[in-house]
Amino acid sequence: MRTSEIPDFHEVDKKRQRAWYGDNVFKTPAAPGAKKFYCLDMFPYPSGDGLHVGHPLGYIASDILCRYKRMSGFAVLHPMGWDAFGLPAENYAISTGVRPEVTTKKNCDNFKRQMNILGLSYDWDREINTTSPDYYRWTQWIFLQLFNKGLAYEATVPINWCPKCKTGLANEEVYQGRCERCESAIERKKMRQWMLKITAYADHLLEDLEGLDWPASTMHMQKNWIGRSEGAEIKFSLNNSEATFTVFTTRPDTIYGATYMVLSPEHPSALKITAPDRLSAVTDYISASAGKSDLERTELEKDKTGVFTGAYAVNPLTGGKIPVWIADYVLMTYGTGAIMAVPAHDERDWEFAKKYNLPIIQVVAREQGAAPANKVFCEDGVAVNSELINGLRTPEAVKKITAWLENKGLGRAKVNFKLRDWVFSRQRYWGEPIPLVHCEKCGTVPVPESQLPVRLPEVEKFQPTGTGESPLALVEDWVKTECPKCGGPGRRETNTMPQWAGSCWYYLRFIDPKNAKAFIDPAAEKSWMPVDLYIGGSEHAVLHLLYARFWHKVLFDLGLVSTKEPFKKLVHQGMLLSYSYRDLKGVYRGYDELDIRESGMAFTKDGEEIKPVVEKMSKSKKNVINPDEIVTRYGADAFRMYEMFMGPLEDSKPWDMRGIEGIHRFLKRVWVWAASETPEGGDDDKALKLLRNQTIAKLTEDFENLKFNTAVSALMIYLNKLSEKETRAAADLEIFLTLLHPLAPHITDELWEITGHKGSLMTRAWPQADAAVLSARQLEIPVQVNGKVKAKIYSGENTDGKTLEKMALESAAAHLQGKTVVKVIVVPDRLVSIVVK
RNA sequence: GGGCAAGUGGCGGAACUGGUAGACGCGCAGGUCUCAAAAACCUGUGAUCUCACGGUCGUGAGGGUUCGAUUCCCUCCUUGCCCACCA
Repeated sequence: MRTSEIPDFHEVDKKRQRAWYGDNVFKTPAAPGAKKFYCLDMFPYPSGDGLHVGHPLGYIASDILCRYKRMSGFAVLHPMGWDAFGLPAENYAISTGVRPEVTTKKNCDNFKRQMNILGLSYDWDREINTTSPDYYRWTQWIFLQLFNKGLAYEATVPINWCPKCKTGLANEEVYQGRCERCESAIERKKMRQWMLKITAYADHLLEDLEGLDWPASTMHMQKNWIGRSEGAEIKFSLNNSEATFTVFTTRPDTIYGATYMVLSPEHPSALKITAPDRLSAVTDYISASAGKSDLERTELEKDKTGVFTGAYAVNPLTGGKIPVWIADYVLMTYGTGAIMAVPAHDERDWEFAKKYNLPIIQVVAREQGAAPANKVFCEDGVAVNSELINGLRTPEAVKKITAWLENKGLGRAKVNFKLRDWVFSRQRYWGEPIPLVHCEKCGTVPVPESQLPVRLPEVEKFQPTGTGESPLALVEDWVKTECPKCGGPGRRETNTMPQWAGSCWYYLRFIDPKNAKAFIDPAAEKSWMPVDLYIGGSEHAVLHLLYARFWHKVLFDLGLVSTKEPFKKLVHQGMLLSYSYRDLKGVYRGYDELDIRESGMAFTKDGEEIKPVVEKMSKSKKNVINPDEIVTRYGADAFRMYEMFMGPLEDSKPWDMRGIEGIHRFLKRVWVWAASETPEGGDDDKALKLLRNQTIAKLTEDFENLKFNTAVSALMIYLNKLSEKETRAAADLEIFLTLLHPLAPHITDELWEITGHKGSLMTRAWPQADAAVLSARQLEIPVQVNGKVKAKIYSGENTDGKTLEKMALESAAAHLQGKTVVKVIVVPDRLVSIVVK
């Protein structure tokens, strides 16, 4: 049957999807060989709300690229799975009693359905789920590798505690002093925790960023988070006791300007060094700051407080007495928890010194002999008032002082990092159990590999205990076990792993998802790694992307993976925004409660007029667009293409219903053009032949660079030209449908069949542009006179400059009358610029 | 406060390495078809002056380099994101 009558595109979708998924045409080739392409989407947490139109943006982009790569002869690995441990399912269980695995299953099925109606070409044979015991068995196994290497340790330290989620959090999960998830103010709580020694990899994590094809901003964020800084540790003694303490500074050259010292309130020596008559003041200050949350401490940022201890340190260079203070602007978690304060050359110290009337001594000048500064000067300069280093530029001064201190045994060069060890345990139910047993005799003993996985027990109560213990602690018959070492009584570790654990290595499991003997087969790992392209949101810039790199490097050092880095190229898709409406009372109104006009203005039932605001899509703003409805109405291809046509993949941009209408119109025109009975045309139209080859070249380039918006527009230009003609060349039909296929796979496959072809276009080779046709084109070269285009000349490619100049002068002759040509600039193949007087 | 990114028609956006600014789409206007409407198709569409030919202005603002600047440099403004006492 051949008809140009336009079908219901959603019905076409269903028909093509039955064929694809039925035959599993997306199955990953067994042995990838040299031309492999591992394209990974960040796997989602399957929430109960399902996908909104913003989620698939990255999935569509990667899908287009995978289809294009398959057509270009690559073996493609394009998998999908579920990062399904986490709080929402557990909180849902607390309020309803429905077990998390039940909700998780339901949500995964819904996500998968929503992905499949878009025609995403995942190899579902490789689907994984982090909550499946077959999967988390190996998450636990990798944890044990870290444990055995000494990279996992127990510590009782003050951690970030979220009072609402009732669990400890990693530093990376705290956003501006608040819980990243629920926005509660974070409290400090001293608890026994499992920690991972990510700091042991600080250097590698920093250095290896260099070789990656990642967005610069993401690399910056990781660099800042790791926060390497070079300086020195300097030991100070006190004038009234034997005690000493050490400070860290990046500017040892300013030591002559150190007019006071500060210890953090948590510093272990704080009370020890305090003079008896200052004890009560100091004690009060310490307990006051202990009661403050981090949020309170930072909110009072500008107003620094502190208390004098009555003790004096000795400046090792001058022998001078320096008062020692306690102040909470010095953090115990960085450096040594103590500083030498140099108010003349540090803004914070300057502020503090002004407030407490402490002396300010300038020891660095911008230039030799510059007038004394009356404000803080933090840049490099020349040392002054500093006997040993006077006249030296800052870098030399730093070196000399450090060497002098080292010589005397009073200090050493030191590199410090902002990165802290990873608080890895959570006091919650729905996570991987940490596979360890506590035994009175043997201490902490790893669960033997043969006994993995340590399964999550079924419980009645999911409610966090709030005591700092996980709900698992209440499951006495699960907790009670045998010590794997001595056989005596043991108790299981009841903390669980954080949400990030499963995603630290999932990209490896996709390569060998069903392996029951190992987390991955080494040969398979070698053949697919690294991930060639990783697409996902930028919100993971310092969470998942740092944690996964850390685990990967540990596995690399253990000889278990072959690459230093897991993700070669990284791209962040932008956020989809949409129009939201808020009435005079500030209440968000949904689209169904409003009368929305063409202009975008809306009216409530009471006649109140509301202007739209472009905002992030969210349920609370009632501006969520559901992809299911769009797909039912316009078909998956229009949806896919519109999302790509909206703008650059990385940009945030607003969803506009009128935009998708335009794409729908385009696809209908494609249908009419391809499906109509049109006389077969010859292939002698030179202009068309050129355009055809230009389009091939453009699409190839754009796909390689993930510039899908301009790829779509190139196809529109091609179709506009094709539609003008009374005839249709076979070459155009085939090439147009082939080029369009990655973007609109359903309609193109259907048209392929209707026009008498067999099989899916996906199995067809990607076309090659004919270089001879491209270079044989006539160029239109503008001729400028004093910067304005006055004429055009036409020539073939690579015409020599002299000829072009001559042609240009002739063509612009009318504009040169009575003037003197001062200069002629010829840019071959581009333009000729004539300067006249 | 610091760092990064970005500001182009009524709107989303395009523009190679400094070389015809506004591709493509939306919207809008006019037209064809229709009893009418929708759909579809055709034409036009940065501002401004001009009957017209054509000219002038124009990529957040102001300067600079250049034959030529959305693109490079300086100053400033605005927006977004990230970090936020890291010594």
